[in-house]
Amino acid sequence: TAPTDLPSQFDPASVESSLYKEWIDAGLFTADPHRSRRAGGDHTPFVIVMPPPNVTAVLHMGHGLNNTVQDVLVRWRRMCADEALWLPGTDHAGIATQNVIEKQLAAEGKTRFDLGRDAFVQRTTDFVSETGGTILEQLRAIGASCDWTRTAYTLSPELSRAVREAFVQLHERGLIYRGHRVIHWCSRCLTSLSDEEAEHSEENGNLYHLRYPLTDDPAKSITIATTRPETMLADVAVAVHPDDDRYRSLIGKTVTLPIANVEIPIIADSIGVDPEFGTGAVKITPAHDANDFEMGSRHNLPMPVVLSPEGTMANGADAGARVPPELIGIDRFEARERIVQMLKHLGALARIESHTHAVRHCYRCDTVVEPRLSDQWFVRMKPLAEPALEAVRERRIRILPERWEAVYINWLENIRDWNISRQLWWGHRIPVWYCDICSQITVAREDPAACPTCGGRVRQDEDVLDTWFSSWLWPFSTLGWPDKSTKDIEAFYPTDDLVTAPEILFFWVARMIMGGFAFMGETPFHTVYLHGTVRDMKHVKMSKSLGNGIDPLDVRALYGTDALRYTVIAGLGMGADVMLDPNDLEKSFSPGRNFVTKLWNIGRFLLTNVGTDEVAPLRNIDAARLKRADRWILGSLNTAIAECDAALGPARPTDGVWAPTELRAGLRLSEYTESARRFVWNELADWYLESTKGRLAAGGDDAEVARAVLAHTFDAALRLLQPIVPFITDVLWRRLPIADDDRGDFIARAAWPRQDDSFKPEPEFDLVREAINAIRQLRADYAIPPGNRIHASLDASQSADAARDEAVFAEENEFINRLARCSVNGSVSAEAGASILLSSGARIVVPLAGIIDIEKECRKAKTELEKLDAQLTALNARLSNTGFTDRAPAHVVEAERAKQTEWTTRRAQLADKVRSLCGT
RNA sequence: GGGCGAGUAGCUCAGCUGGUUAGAGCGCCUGCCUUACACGCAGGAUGUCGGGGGUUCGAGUCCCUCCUCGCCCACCA
Repeated sequence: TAPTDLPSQFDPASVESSLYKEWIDAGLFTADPHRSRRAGGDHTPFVIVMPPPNVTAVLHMGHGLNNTVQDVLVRWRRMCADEALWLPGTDHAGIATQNVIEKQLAAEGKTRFDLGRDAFVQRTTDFVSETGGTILEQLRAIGASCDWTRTAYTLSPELSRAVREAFVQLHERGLIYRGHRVIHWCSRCLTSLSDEEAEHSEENGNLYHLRYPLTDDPAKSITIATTRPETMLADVAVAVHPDDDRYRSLIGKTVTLPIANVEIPIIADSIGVDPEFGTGAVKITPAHDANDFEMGSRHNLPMPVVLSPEGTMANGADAGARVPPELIGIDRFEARERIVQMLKHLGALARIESHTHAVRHCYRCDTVVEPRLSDQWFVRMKPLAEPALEAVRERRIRILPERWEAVYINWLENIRDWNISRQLWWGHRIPVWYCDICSQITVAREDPAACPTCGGRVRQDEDVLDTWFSSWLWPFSTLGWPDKSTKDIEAFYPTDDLVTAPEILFFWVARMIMGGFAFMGETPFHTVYLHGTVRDMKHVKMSKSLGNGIDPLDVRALYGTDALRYTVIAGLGMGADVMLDPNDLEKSFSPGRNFVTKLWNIGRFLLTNVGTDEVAPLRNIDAARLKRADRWILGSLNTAIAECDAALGPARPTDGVWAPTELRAGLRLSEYTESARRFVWNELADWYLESTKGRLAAGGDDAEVARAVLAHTFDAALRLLQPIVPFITDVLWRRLPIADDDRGDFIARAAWPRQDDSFKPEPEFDLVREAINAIRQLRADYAIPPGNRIHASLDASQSADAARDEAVFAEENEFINRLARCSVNGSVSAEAGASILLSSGARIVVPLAGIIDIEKECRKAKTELEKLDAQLTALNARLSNTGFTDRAPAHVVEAERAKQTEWTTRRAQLADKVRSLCGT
């Protein structure tokens, strides 16, 4: 056999970059719309749009996991002859990116206002164009098979056009409106936030009980409870429940608001007041509380503002002089303390009670958000939610794991309007213009030069759109929408799978579905796969700020990309989080590293032994020439293929609707990985490779057969593994000397293995494995040194098929001898020794007089017999129970009966063995 | 406050519609540098499947309950 030049160690660093470049140069990942069935081609399209990472992001394990999952799916479908498109891109990430630049400015002692809007946007643009490609480069480094010719960016001119089109369309359809209401305000980012961007967290705070004296009888007062006493300066009423006997007589009277010294009424409101909570009387602060805003609107109350955008006390709109001079400009939290002190001095503080309640924080900077009255643009969501709900209910979209479907439905059923305007500078400017003269509002696709009504000067709205307003168009804006006639739209929309983390189910996934229906009239994808989160050993989510992160590029440098990918995919149960130890990369990534090394060594052995002479494709080998081991490994391969297919599942629903039986099928990546691993390691390497050693050494015709089966089996195994470990499989696959014109040039687009029904499980080889295992166990039990060969004999007299067993063991003697260092031949010796019972009924007698401890063997046999007896008793009881035989499925009963027969025979033999060993 | 999920070997988890003697990886113990692989090979130990009750011929799997974690949602000031 010809030696190969494969180094003894796989060195990922030396091959990964050049392989990746080869793939790109060959255009392996570039999708061709003309080949899509939808556009007249003959390939089914398979499309995944990448959740665009923030343009300023650097790769972390979360990206690593998310993108590896997508890559595995895309590579799998590409091999299944789909026209596969994985569309990459980045998100301009409004607040997040603006914050990055603001931090830079802060370091220079400046704010964005020092620069001015244009200079700030320019600076951000420059920053993004310098550093923005980093994450995409890093994705290349971990082997992502994206179509980089289609790389998109949410703030590109093309996608900006889509954003503007979407805004204008929704406005034309009456689904966008300007609202004057209480929204969540981040006083650090100086912008409004959507409900989703204002995250809840439970906090320990106080419930302050304040006494407001009655105007006409200051000796009497009404006590209200509040968690935010500083807002009391903006109170316009005190509300009580109309049925509350404690306060009924006070309704209609007025109280004098302390500090502010304004007279406000006591009103009755049955919706907004819970008589059970606090004192049953509630202060009404319409400008600084959403609930109070509702009540204020119901009762036509004024809405004074006492907080500045920066979160300091100020006399805003309608506030007159409610905030006393000494408080103006004071931060809200300090003002809270001061006001409490002032109220205390005035005798208006009844008591303070500790109270845990939910406080909302900005999802970007964690500042406590303030409910604040302001003018914002909103999208009316109810009409958009309907088709998005229907699609899931009708199984045109599935969400995996299943439990998230309920969460999705619940959110959409209770959806509230979406605040889409942000008081930021980085983003898509709202396409609304105001006329200075006639106050006409213009919403337009193209910037108007003048007011279309009066020709007056127009000013564009200062605000930008929520980042997610561009994200929700991603599945089609990236394909060329609003130009509906593009080949890409025709060929690739709708897409197939959307792979992301559950955290952005509402932010992004649900809105994309709504957007798909709103603008394309069709669902954007049929499967949402929500994978778990990467956590450390304490189950804390990995993050750079917590310092418990793992840099995927570190892992790549240490163990290679394949090891990284294998580890995360193998550990990814459906919906389960992935636990990795940032303090012990060795331990965390050993599964991947070990597997890659094993695969490499399998390849080295196999390629060396197969040699470089061309091997005939398996289909050219006459089945009659195949040996027992050949048939066994080919049967095992079929099983492995079937398992991988079942684990990966149907790629898409038939006719656009998921059949109930397929609704939860597939996307079980850890099972897929395990099936492939088990095949190459525990079957191909542990057994088949060993079985060929003698045959290859012997040469001749049979060696040719072995070479062909080795090459074929390894070829298929590499293909099964390519989606997970694309680099090493490529290196090994291209060296297989298979003479087959259909094989293709790159494994990445070689055909996915198909089952060959002519190969079935091979029980004869299993019998041999059984014998080898038993002998190995015996050797270990008696600590027989490896160099010490033993000789055993076969007694097939009790076998179900004696002739077959004798033939099998005669033929496989050399193999057994090699693996178990024990020959099995000759007739039964009279010598005392250990007797191994095989499932066929035959036994192997190992005559090791003087070594075998008869008493020990006797005890072992007795224990075995007892165990078998117990099991057999239970089995017999089950089978004589009519409840079981009548009700259990036929195949179960049948299997139990077969087992009964087998066990009974075995029991009899075992009893014999015990008698001969123990002499009773 | 509402909803959901998890608790299976020392650790991380499989175990899909109830049906052979509950599995894998890592770790651990014993023996091996057997010319593909010590990142390996061979053998081994460890589980009253969170507690309790129930349904069933049969429960890790279904129901109830309790305990312990975790997640999502929420305008009780």
